[in-house]
Amino acid sequence: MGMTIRDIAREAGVSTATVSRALRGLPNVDPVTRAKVHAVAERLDYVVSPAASRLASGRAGSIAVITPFVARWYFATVLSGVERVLQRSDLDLLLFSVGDPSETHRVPPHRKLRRRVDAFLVISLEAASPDLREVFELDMPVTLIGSTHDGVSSVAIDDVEGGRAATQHLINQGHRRIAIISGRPLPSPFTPERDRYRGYLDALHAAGIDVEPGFVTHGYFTIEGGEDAMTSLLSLADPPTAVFAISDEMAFGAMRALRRHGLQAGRDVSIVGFDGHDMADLLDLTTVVQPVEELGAQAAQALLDAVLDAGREPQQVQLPTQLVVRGSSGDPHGPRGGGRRDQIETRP
Amino acid sequence: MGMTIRDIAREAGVSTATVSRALRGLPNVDPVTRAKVHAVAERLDYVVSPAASRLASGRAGSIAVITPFVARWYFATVLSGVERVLQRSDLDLLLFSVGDPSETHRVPPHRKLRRRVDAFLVISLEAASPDLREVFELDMPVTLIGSTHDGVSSVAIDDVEGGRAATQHLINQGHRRIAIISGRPLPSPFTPERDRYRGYLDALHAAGIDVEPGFVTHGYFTIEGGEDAMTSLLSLADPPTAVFAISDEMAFGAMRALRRHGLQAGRDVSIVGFDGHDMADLLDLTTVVQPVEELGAQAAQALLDAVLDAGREPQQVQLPTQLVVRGSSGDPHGPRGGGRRDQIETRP
DNA sequence: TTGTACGCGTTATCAC
DNA sequence: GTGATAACGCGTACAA
Repeated sequence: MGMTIRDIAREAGVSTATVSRALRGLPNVDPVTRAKVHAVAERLDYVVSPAASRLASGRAGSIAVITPFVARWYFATVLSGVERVLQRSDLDLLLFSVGDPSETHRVPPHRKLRRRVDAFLVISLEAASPDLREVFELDMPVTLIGSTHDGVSSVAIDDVEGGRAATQHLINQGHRRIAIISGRPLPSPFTPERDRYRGYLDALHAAGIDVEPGFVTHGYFTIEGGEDAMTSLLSLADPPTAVFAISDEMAFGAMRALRRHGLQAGRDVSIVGFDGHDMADLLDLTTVVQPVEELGAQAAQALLDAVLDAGREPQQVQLPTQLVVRGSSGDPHGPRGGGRRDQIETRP
Repeated sequence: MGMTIRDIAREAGVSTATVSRALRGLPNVDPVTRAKVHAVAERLDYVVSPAASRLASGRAGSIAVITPFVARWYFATVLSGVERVLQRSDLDLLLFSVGDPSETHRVPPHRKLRRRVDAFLVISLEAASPDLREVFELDMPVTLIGSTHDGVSSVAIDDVEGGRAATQHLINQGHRRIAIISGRPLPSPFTPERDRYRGYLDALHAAGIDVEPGFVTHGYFTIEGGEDAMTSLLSLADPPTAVFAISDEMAFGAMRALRRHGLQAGRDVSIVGFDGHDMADLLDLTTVVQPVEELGAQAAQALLDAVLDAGREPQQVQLPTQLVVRGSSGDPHGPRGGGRRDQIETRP
């Protein structure tokens, strides 16, 4: 209680400077001295005051995680990976949601976080957004998760390849009328949706299939949005026989739309999702699995490195994805749930 | 950049003390002076150094959220509510996962968070756990979410009533052979699972139904656990006709077990879950919905009040739950998803 | 390897 | 209502 570094110094018979050095593991300390200091600190249950330490050192001692959502599966899972890594560091994890961009009265991240953090971890935000521009201008280490931007570190997947693999799988199943449920109306500056869409186009072109404009729909990454998109596809004069939803949640919505029309995914219309959501297995959804928690973990590690190693070059890491085939894309009479997994690994 | 309160003071022609008072909205400041200070601070884009402020004031300026999981639906949703409220305060949200208790090498929360936070928000942890005991001993404001403990503030639901409502619904449907999938083998010190189980017992007793020991199973709150529990129930000589799973995720697992046996929830076996998980609607699961995000929001607000108002009495808030009836508990041919909702509101 | 002493930027306590 | 100024507890040259 109310203990300071001086109490430890006195008790250990050394100076405060030595205590500081010993406790932080700096090199120039006699092992014996270090042990004694540690023993005293332990015995008195001493912990340094982060405020004083930060003030004196000039470091904030924490990193901010900026995310548009905290409760959605993808974001929560990324956050989980980040937390796991940061837990073992001595940096605090400050959670900062930028929430609904339409919300007024909100303080922009750069204003609220200035002088407060040492680095930023940004989950799935468009690097072009005004808020992020100002974060970049703080010129502190930044690592993007799930999206990329020139000159900025990032940990992401190969979205083009993922979109291509999903679409190619449907083509392999014999489909030629393949729709897509993307995020927002294109063109979007948001790399994942743009890239998955490009993968879709690439696969169709390679197979000599013309893209039908009415087959390009948008579900805004929500279950309801996916449901609406599927509903509108079903109302077409000549509906698609297969649908690639660029997120699992939209695929879930699409499956619900099918059920509402008395149809069944895999039998009447094939569905492929994207993410590897926990519930995909349960709903028997074929999907492009990405290592979501690992994205968060590696990004956190990269950021830790950048904080220690100021001036290191930005790294753009890409993690592999994997197509996991389930009942929603044909073969509805085969083994169910967790059954066959014709895994197609995409390149790292 | 590198700007201090002195720069603002000089530029505004006042003392640093006045700048400090003006910027923090303290009462004894002339409105004109305050306006001038604010204008200067705004113009120079000045933000106070939290480290210096915290050192001088003795306040940590942040609250810790302690949670066993960050990616699971319930926890992520609670966290979302917490974040929403804290965003508008000037306290930082420090995320701290206590993760797998079996994990070694982990620093206990009270050690890592001492002198670092002003208060604790604890999501669904047993107040009896050793880690929490030590947090209590720090004697700072603590608010429990989803569980209760004597003498500690909490925001939770009436779990007994929720369990009773779920079971009563199955009884009303004509079932008499009703099993339960609880969390861990009883007796558990964890209030929610203990109370939901008690509600189950209460409903059965009130209906004059004897509890069959073999019908009390455990799914450890996971999908797989729920699946295993259901599988073992199905292997009974005389299986139940209805099952109450005390979490939606275990109910999902139970539904999968049914499918694997060629059975269907709502037609062959009735299932009722607990939580109001996003996917419950999609999977047509009858469930006891609890206001999860609101739990987090109200707990955060209560904690903010406690931080400002030291010495206020602990409050135990209870939020209402609602039974939402869907296809998994009979009437499988009625309207699907979002269809009829025989809502039974339980007492706040 | 260790000690001394200054400074980090703000808040709070006094006077005025 | 406002201004000096002494803490707040630690990191870090610099000296020894």
